[in-house]
Amino acid sequence: MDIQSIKVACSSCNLRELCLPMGLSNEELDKLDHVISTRKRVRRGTSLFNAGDPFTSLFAVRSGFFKTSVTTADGRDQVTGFQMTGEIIGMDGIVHDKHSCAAIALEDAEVCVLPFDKLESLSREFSTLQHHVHKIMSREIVRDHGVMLLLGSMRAEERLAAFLLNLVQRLHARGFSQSELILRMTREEIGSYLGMKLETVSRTFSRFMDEGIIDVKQRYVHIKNTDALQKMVNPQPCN
Amino acid sequence: MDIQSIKVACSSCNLRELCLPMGLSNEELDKLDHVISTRKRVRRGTSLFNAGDPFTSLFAVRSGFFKTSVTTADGRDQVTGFQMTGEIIGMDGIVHDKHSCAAIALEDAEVCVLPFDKLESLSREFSTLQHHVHKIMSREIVRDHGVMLLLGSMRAEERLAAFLLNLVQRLHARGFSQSELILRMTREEIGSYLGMKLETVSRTFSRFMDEGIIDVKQRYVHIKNTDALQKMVNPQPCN
DNA sequence: CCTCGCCATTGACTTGAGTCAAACAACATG
DNA sequence: CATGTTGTTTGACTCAAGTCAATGGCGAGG
Repeated sequence: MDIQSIKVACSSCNLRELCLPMGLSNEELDKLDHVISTRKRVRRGTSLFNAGDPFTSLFAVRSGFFKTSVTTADGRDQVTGFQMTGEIIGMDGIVHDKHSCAAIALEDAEVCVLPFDKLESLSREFSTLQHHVHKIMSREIVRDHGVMLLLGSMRAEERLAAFLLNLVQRLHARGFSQSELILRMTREEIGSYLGMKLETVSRTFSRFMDEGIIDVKQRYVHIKNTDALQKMVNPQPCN
Repeated sequence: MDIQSIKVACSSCNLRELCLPMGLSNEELDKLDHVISTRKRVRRGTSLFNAGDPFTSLFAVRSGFFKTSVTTADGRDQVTGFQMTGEIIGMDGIVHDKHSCAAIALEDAEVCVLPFDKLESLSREFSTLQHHVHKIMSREIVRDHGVMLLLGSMRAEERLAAFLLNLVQRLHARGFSQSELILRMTREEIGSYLGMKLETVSRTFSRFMDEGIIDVKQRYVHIKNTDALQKMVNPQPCN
């Protein structure tokens, strides 16, 4: 995990349609290039930041895959999200100038470092960027509400179905298959995210396989019947 | 529910230490007064906004008590939060220019209307306000992570203990008792928030009463042993 | 003051998911 | 290539919370 002084530029980044620069003008992009001065490599299994670390920057995932998790004093641990290419991590840190969760790379990863004070000052110049930052934070809030819905009112198989659909949809938006994926996280991490035990995750995968809805072999998943998953998440779609 | 054209001013509001103006200078407060032009009354049981409503403004609760909830297509419903005096509602609407949840008044309430475009332009002038808005959104994200932890890894009695402690702590910050409170929501709404059935909420209240930890009589709750509740939650410093 | 409707409580029973345990598969390391 | 470690699957059993059902209490409105 080391800071590289490579000059990096949003304007020439192939993720610009997915990431922070989405919808900005060329002029704004040029300015944004000055905000994002460094990238950082994060090796698999190591943390980008931990709970309690001072907050200085947001991070845009350039490659790799992260989990974020909160931990209680007695060691219980809840995965609050999985982040992939183009997604922004670290907004939990703004309120108290320190992070309240940890971000761990689930595979070797690279992030763009976005010093938050610079992002704020550029936001004061460009209302487009300002609004965009607000949208990113709002999206996180809406996403969290969705997870609360999942945790609060769905059963194990509905949660796992929703999880798979969400993952594959996000991967598809990044140019990957609509039906095949490699899980970057363990059964335990999936379970932590979905509020169930790893054995239940495993059993539910097996059940889906018995029902012919998916193929699973360890981390590899092939979704054979998207509709069946969809129906589980949304039993009676009333349109 | 009607819009009043009373001129309202943050600078003379007794909530300014709790609400949006927190920590702003007098000069900034004067400017903020121009953003907040109207108040709105919301009668008990009616909605401030519904899922799908166009987003134009954030709302600061001036008096009363709200719940926010998200609903699935098949009618399942998850309470995502309870908001009291000084708290800001509506940030879910920013990302798609429409609200993704509904905000319902649980008692007759009054909110200050904060047109978001005005808030954004004033934020571009005053970095203090800008940062403050970011903090409010970040706080919401951190709060949501706390709820995810609660829903994902706590048992019924721990959830209810955490809920009571959180409520009483917020009420205390508003000058109310540290040990007594009136619940503004039904058992079903508590259950929806905590991911449990209303019967389980009721039973858990009864159990706490049997154990001498609290007195409950309908909506009235007296916490007799805060430590016991605290121990149930198991030190969790997340807010 | 009565009464209707909503809310809350409690009991009996069921069940989905957790727990404990064993075996096995994948993978990194010496 | 052997070996320890970590992750996954599966089975047997338990239990916390859900479901169904009945009763009771409070408060709003005539």
